Amino acid sequence: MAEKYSIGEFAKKTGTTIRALRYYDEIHLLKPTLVSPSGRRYYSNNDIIQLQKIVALKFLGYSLEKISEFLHLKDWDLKDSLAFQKQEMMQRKEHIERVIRALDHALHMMEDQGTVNSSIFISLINNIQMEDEHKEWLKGLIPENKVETLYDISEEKQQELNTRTALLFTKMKEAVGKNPESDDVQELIKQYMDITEDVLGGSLELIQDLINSQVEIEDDPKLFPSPFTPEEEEWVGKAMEVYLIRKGVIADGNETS
Amino acid sequence: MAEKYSIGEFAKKTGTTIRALRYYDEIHLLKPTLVSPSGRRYYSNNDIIQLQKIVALKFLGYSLEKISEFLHLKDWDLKDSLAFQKQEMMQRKEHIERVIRALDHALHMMEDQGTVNSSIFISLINNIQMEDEHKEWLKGLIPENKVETLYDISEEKQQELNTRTALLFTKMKEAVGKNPESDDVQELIKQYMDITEDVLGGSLELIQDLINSQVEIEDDPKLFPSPFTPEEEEWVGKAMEVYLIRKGVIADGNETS
DNA sequence: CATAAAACCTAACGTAACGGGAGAAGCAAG
DNA sequence: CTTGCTTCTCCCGTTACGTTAGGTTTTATG
Repeated sequence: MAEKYSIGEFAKKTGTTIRALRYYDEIHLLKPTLVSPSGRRYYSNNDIIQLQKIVALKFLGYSLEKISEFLHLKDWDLKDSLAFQKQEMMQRKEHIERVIRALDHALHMMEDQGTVNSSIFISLINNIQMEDEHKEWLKGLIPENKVETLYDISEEKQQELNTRTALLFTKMKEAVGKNPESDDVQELIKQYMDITEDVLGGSLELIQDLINSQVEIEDDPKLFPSPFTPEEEEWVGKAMEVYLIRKGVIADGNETS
Repeated sequence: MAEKYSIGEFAKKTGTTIRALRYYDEIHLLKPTLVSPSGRRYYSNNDIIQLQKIVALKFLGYSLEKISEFLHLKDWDLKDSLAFQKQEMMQRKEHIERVIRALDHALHMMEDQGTVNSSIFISLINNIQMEDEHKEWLKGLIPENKVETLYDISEEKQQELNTRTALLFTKMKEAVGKNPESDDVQELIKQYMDITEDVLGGSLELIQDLINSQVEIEDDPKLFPSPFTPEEEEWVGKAMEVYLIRKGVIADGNETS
């Protein structure tokens, strides 16, 4: 009943380590019942109970400091604290889920294409990481409900879009330097527009709205890291211009008035 | 194009902190393009790209050391690493989900009963924390498929069982010291047996098997922290004995042969 | 051009919860 | 008495920075 355990026995019995027990002693979280004149620690059955409390609260995600408070105040008014702790854990869970989603997208892309340009990879990850911020940003440009419908598409669809976009960007990067007016370059641009239309659900007004406000996007690398280098971007810009002029969406700056 | 940013500008542009940038410099993760004679750091657009890679990989859960390797080896054979990372993250997610489940049970109990004895609380948490270990342990006693059916019950049912058990244990703790043969004590024991039967699905053989092997349980506090103190446990043992004798399940040690 | 204000620098300690090692001392058995 | 096991007390290392402290440089302004 009044058993005494050396620190080694106690550690084995409770599944902790000697070092942890000494640490708990040091921070006054769990002191051994008895310390011999030579400094050896001896624990009792009572200490087992205390340690179990510590282990349980640690499992729930509390810091040793918080646990110290709980055990010392002896008040056990966990209720509020538990609810708070749950909120915390839910947030962590959401974060991890987002990370997993990003990893899934990346893996899907890799499987589909073997290897991937790092800049494209980065901007894909960023899209997921910054999803909420992007939404907020978009809400400053177009009505809120439209933003929600934009983002309300299935995971598979998103993966497919991302993979298609990545593949296309890869091709575009390879084509940099070619004549922007050539047929194959214009075909790439067309594919890009197709994807964009697909995303926006074919509503051309949105495209127009976005194009008009696009001036601001470029130089906010923390919100929108570009998958293209400045040179690439310039080239893409030219090709895009040609495309839009041919489509008659914008005016030809070279035409004689 | 060949813009130079002071560390402050750069931090703002990229959404990091000055301290972090200095740290990245220190660990050779991201060195500024230019350092003035007086020691001031100046970053270029190229550094923005590098930093974005770092941020993206950090989001995916990699340590700065790993990131350093990736960026230095320039190999970008992420594929395997991504899959591994996903496994890691899935594990973390599972862990967190278990914690949340434990928190839910605890909260449910608190709501139902206002306050709860700490020992009971601990053993509830432990039940969830050690679920897998308990399963393994049980599989050493009864057939594996029976173990699985035992644990294959809905979350609500489990919460209800836990809450009922907790309430019952509380009452039992209050009754400690009373005559084990009295009607109200025996009623408590009966309720306990009802719950046990409920859990085991009424299969009495299992109960018998478990009772026979129960000798081992008691002194493994790391696997089964008891919600009762030794004295309480002894009292419960007596009451249980009376109950089982009256039921005729075990023999009366006092009866004259 | 002088000075004040803003930005920047290095150096160093603090964080959470121990892990691990060095070197010394206690303790039971042969 | 010696051997071998256990335990003891320092003390450094871990991660990714945050946070002073105290000094220098750059920029803005009068």
